[in-house]
Amino acid sequence: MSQTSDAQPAAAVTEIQAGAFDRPRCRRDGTSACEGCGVRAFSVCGSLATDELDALNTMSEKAHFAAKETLFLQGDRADFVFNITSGTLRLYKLLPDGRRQIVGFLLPGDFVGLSLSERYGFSADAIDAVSACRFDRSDFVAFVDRKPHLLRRLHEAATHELTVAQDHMVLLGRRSAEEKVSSFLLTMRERLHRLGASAVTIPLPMTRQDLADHLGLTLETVSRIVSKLAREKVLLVVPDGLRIMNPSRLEQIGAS
Amino acid sequence: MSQTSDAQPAAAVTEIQAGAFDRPRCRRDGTSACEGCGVRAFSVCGSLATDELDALNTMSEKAHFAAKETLFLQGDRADFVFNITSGTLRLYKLLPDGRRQIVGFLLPGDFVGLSLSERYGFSADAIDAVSACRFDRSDFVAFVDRKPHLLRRLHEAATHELTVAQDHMVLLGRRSAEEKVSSFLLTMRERLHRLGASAVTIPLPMTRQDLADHLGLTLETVSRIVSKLAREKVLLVVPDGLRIMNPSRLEQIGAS
DNA sequence: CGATATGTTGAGGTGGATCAAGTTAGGTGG
DNA sequence: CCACCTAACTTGATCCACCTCAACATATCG
Repeated sequence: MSQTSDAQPAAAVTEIQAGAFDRPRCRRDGTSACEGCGVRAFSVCGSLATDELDALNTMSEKAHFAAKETLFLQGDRADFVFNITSGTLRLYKLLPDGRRQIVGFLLPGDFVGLSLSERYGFSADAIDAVSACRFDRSDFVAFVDRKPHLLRRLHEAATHELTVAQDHMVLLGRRSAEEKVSSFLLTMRERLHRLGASAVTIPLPMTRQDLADHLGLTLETVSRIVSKLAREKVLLVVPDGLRIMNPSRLEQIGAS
Repeated sequence: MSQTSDAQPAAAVTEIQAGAFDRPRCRRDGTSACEGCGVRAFSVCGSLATDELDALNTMSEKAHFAAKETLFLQGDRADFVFNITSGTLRLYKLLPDGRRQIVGFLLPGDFVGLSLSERYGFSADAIDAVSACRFDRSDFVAFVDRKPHLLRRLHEAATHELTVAQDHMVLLGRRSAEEKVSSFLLTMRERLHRLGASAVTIPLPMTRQDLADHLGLTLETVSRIVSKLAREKVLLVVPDGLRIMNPSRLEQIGAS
């Protein structure tokens, strides 16, 4: 683990989604707990009963990470698992020469550490300010082993991630640059929609380089495609995001 | 489901690995059961005790598929899950215009249906003759729900597949054609090695088109890269396979 | 033995990469 | 509050890795 950063002051927490995910949850002080958690409905903990939630609450600690902070590196001992409550993460793998593939972006409600294994299989950075429920991995594993219901939920989350990964393989292996960018935006829209967001303006806290490393392109190509779609009035470039002006055209290009 | 083909005559079953995986196992006739199964050590069922194995054995039926036969298509109702006992499968997704991405090749010991979900998330074809233990999905799910130990094993298999998928994203998104082919061969060697095979000659029952659709290339590019590596004495092209003549050079090109 | 699937190789084209400016937007210290 | 600095982004010019198209070779199988 690179660091654990509970010491972050409650500095301006920029949210990918305004308002909905910015309050601390899953505290151990008991005043506010998992019951009131805004992301529970989208999370693996959503399967638990009240008494189980209390037990989980006791095990959890709120962690905060500043933008660009590294949560852990591939190969680190996996001391913790996390449930993201606000902000955006990039998960990535590096080749020895520095080439990077971002295997996914995490949003509120997403879980880090599905594999429950000894070491992290990828690296993770906060893109903007991130808050998360943090659990000691061995405590969490012990808890899971007593709750088949929770294991079942973790398994469902893992197989869902596997499907998402397979869809991304199609994108990386068989789609053009314009299709990649369009398809990515539609995927983000869908994810944000599930989180209750408007899904017309897609907030993009990540850089063009991040997008490129996720889509198997260069940052210049991403920039060019975005410019082209903006020129064609399919998108409107707004600060830290894109507004979808012509959804049906975007779906026509990016549909799978 | 496209078909279920128990009616396959015991025709010449070409094995990807000679001898080791060609006898029928997991029968319901009781004479020979999961206990003697050659792939059990590599499979999700490897976690079960003898009495549990017997229960599983009762639920299973041996299924055979001829080369090029389709087991199921993406979107089909997932009536069955399978444990492969011999042969090779391709799992793939199609885009509306026919472009194909092969998300994985399955070998003996691999499990199909990890997600336990209502519908298949990809299509599956037998490449050569395939034998498998077939389970009714709802029976299998009910069994899993009574055996947290087995669920845990399925979860481990799913998260392993997720890691494999993420590694493949790196390959598809960030590696050159020569690196893709080399890395693929090293991956196959490793998998065959774990199955107890010699791992010097890599049997390749799949076509160049299959390889291309797995690696995000065209069949011509795959052919050219293989020819180039053969010309450089890194590989030797043999019927339905490749012999690795210079492993360290291959690792130098394909290492991650 | 012809027919069809599969594989190899060559010639030429192109989508996206690379290289190179120049622009914009924050962030910081004076 | 402004001047500077740096990170992020955009756009243009050129290049090249891989694709496309085409011809031919080889293998398999009714």
